[in-house]
Amino acid sequence: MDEQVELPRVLQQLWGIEGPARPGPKPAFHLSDIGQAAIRLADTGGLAAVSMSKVAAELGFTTMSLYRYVDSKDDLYAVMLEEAFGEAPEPVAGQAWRGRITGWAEAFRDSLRQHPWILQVPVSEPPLSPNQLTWMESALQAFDGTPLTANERLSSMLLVNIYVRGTMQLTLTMLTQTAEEAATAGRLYNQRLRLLATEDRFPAIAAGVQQPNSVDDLDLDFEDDGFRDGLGTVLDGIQVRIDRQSPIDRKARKAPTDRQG
Amino acid sequence: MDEQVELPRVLQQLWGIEGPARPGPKPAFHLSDIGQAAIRLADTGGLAAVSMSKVAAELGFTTMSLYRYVDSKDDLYAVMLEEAFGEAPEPVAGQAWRGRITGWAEAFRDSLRQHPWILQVPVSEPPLSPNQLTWMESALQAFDGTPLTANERLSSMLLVNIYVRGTMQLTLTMLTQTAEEAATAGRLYNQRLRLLATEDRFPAIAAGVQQPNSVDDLDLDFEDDGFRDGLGTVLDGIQVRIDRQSPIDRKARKAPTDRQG
DNA sequence: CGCACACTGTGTGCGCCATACACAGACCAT
DNA sequence: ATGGTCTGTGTATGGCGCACACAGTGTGCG
Repeated sequence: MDEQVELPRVLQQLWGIEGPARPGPKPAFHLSDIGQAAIRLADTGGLAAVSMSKVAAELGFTTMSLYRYVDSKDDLYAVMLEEAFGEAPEPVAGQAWRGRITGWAEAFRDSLRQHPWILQVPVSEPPLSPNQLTWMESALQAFDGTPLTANERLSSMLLVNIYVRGTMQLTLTMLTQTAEEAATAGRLYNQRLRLLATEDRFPAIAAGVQQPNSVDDLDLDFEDDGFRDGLGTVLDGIQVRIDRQSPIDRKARKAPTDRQG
Repeated sequence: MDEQVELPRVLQQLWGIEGPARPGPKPAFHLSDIGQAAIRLADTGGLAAVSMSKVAAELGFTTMSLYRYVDSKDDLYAVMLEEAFGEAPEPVAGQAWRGRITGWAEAFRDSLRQHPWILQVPVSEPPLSPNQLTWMESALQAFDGTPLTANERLSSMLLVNIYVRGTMQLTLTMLTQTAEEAATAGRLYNQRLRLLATEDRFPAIAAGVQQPNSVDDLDLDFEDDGFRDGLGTVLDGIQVRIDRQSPIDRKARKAPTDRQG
């Protein structure tokens, strides 16, 4: 009853696993060519601008020829992600965990800023492609030297990952707009919110919108400072986890039983 | 240069804003009928099962008749969300902020569990519909009594919001599968990861996968305990924010200058 | 009372999409 | 040299969101 551990074709190719030499014509291009062409389209027109026919046209081939390289559009997405992220940046040595994971988060954010369509890619499966794993590895290494257990490192990484994705999702609309458009959109939202969130039914919202520009900030301020602040809060939470684990300056509340540090 | 503060048609209808009586036949049904029909489809077949024609068929009408009620498919999504979430649950009185926001987060999570397709709905605009605002209001009220500023409450709310969405996104696949399928999928992922993440190139990942079931947990453990743990970490971070604001048992590190407490 | 007209539901049609399938030619192992 | 397999291609199918023109309906106004 062994399971189907064999990788899907895309993953095999992304990992550079190649079968023995075979007869027939050589492929005209490489997976990464397809990925780059698709990314070119997505960067300018959003993920909606990526279709099999458009990508094929971008490469100067017919639609169906793409299916010789990629089994489905989901596979195309996988290739795009792999190409867009590239290899994870090496963490700066000599930093504490907080500096390391902050650097990772900012690199991640920068990738999303450069390729906002990433946030629109429907996520179907957990990451298994090479570059995705390098990013995962890099994030996990940030917690080297902390007393966190393996599981805690995983969930801490996920926390940071989720934070970056989530905040960038909020600013997604802005990323594809000019600063001007984004500003007026934010002001419009603020006005409408002030109109609808009456003080009797929505006191807390009303209190938040009362001071001008406050809800603008809700989206706009995530430009840079807001990002760092929010990330800091998440990391503060992780720090609490760490303090709880390490009996250095604080008595361990409950000794971890089964887990290995 | 006043801007277009007037609401789009869907929002007007969702808020129950109606113009004066008009000639012509009365509409055959209500927006919420459409929403419920669409939700019925999405709950069983995922968001992909929702198309204008399918929804119309579900109601016993033709495709194009839907456009008399809804200007676009995005509008349909808005109606679905509004209907699926319903009004936010009242926070339990007499709890501290932590208990209140935890209750809110769990209610939010439960909504996502019941309607996993929510996570697939492309988010285009910030929330302005009535029920969405009640959820926003409810979350903000959870921070009543804390020394957090209005902006800090907003960003804390977003943090929790993002956390819930993010973690549920990870378990999305599981939500639509049977427990058995999910388990084998998790085991398969674990196996593949162990195969690819070799110790030389991916030491941190390898360390995480070494102990059996650890990466299963990465997804599976979010069933209940993992959710609470992660949420606890996020709230710990917010607690640090609160402590920093309140000079009760801790000297204010840096007096907030411009902001009002 | 009647009538004009806005509104309802409908049918048809367009352009786009992902992708199944059959085919012609190219190329390599044998 | 040749057989088999691979490549790129052309055609076709079923679905999608939505624009538009049309016929009937019932209400507000004269």
